Amino acid sequence: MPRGRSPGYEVQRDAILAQAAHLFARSGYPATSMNQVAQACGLSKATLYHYFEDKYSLLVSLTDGQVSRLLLLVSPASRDSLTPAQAQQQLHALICSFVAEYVHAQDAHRVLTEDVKFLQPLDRERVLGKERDIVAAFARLVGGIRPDLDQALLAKPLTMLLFGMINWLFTWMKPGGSMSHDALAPMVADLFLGGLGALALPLGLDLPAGVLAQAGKHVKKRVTKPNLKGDSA
Amino acid sequence: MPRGRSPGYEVQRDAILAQAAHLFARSGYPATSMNQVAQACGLSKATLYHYFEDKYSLLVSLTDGQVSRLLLLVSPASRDSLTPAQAQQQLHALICSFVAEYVHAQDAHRVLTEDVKFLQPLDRERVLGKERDIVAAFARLVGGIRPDLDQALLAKPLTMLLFGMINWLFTWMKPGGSMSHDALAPMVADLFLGGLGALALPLGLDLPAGVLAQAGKHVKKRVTKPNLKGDSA
DNA sequence: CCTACCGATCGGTAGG
DNA sequence: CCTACCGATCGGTAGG
Repeated sequence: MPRGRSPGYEVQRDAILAQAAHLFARSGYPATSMNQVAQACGLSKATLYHYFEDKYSLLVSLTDGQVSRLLLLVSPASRDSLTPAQAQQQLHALICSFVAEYVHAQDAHRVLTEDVKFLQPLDRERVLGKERDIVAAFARLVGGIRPDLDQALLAKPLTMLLFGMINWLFTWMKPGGSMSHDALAPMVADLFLGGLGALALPLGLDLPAGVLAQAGKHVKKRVTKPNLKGDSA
Repeated sequence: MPRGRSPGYEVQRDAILAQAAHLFARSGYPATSMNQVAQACGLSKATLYHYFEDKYSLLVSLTDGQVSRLLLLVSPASRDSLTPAQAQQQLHALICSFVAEYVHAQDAHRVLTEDVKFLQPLDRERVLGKERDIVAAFARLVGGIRPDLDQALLAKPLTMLLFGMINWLFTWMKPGGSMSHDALAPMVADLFLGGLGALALPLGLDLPAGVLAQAGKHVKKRVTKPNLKGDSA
């Protein structure tokens, strides 16, 4: 079909999307002008409009592309029922692959989380539907790790807390900061899985503050590799 | 000084700020027009400009007001050194008070997190400075709970993960959803404190997935009040 | 003199 | 692929 098109057509489109993602991520979709996008790409505005029909199609391509890429990451995880240990292993791996994807497409991810509200209803519902599928896959693993938790009532909110940690990462992480990206993924996974394992039921009651985490500290003496440096408690 | 002003002047200003927060939260600062703000307030645009010098002063008042309110919440927590149990109790209370404040000022909080990028450098630095003070107060408590953690290297990133959970709450919680606001705060606190207690050192190594959380599950048998319903592991 | 407010319109700039 | 523009709307302000 794209016979008459330049072989660099898709390359140029991707380059424009990358520049648009960077500008949208920095200033938001409404505050970014097509003049800025064209200038960042080294193109005239008229040339830019040769590759994309309008400004809105940039937003659709960026958000739908990013959420579709994330959805591909969770597809292999949609397996049959798992043992808690298997679910835990899969969730750990999934967290790491998501963090890695965010590092790879930081700008597009920011556009996905912050500018989805500027999509028209039909486009927004399609994107949000894919997001729901992603959350459902995570929640299934969370429920698989703790089958005693009420799936709808607790696994889903817990999963959203996990997404909060992950999605918030790049609002405060500077590339080249003291925290390396590689160190963060296991930190998120260990914090969440540790907290998930330590959760007692029922939640929502006024448990005395500290009972859970205080108990959690005893764990360290039982870890197979007691590599704790010290404890002044 | 404001002798000649109407007694309702401050009331009207607050009403305008609330409407502006709602519109900014929904559509972002750049995409919200002063006409919309005026219409939402039931005022003419000229009257709106009587209460606020320009659109930008709305943004400054909203962001600075919200971050200042949050800073007030942590001020009492800036105490001398604490035992881990005391720090844990304070952090639990602080998480609950933050979630409650977010519920109370959901719109303003969204403006603070999403539109701070539209502040001019000086205003932005002032707001971000207050945010840094808030994070530092939280990180101090996190370090107080786990004095074995390297403060700068681990307590601060862990604190940012906590803020991720909290700040992300209202991107997915609908008012009137199945999850009550009151049930969420202890859920966040228990998940974080439980995970914090279960964390082993050193992080960043490729620990076998599951070791930490699996160990955390043992804790349940040691909790003073073993209110766990069941465990199929 | 002050405030509180109105209908109408300014100069510039956005997406296209 | 550019300059030159458009219809519409922006933030902000005039006189009264």
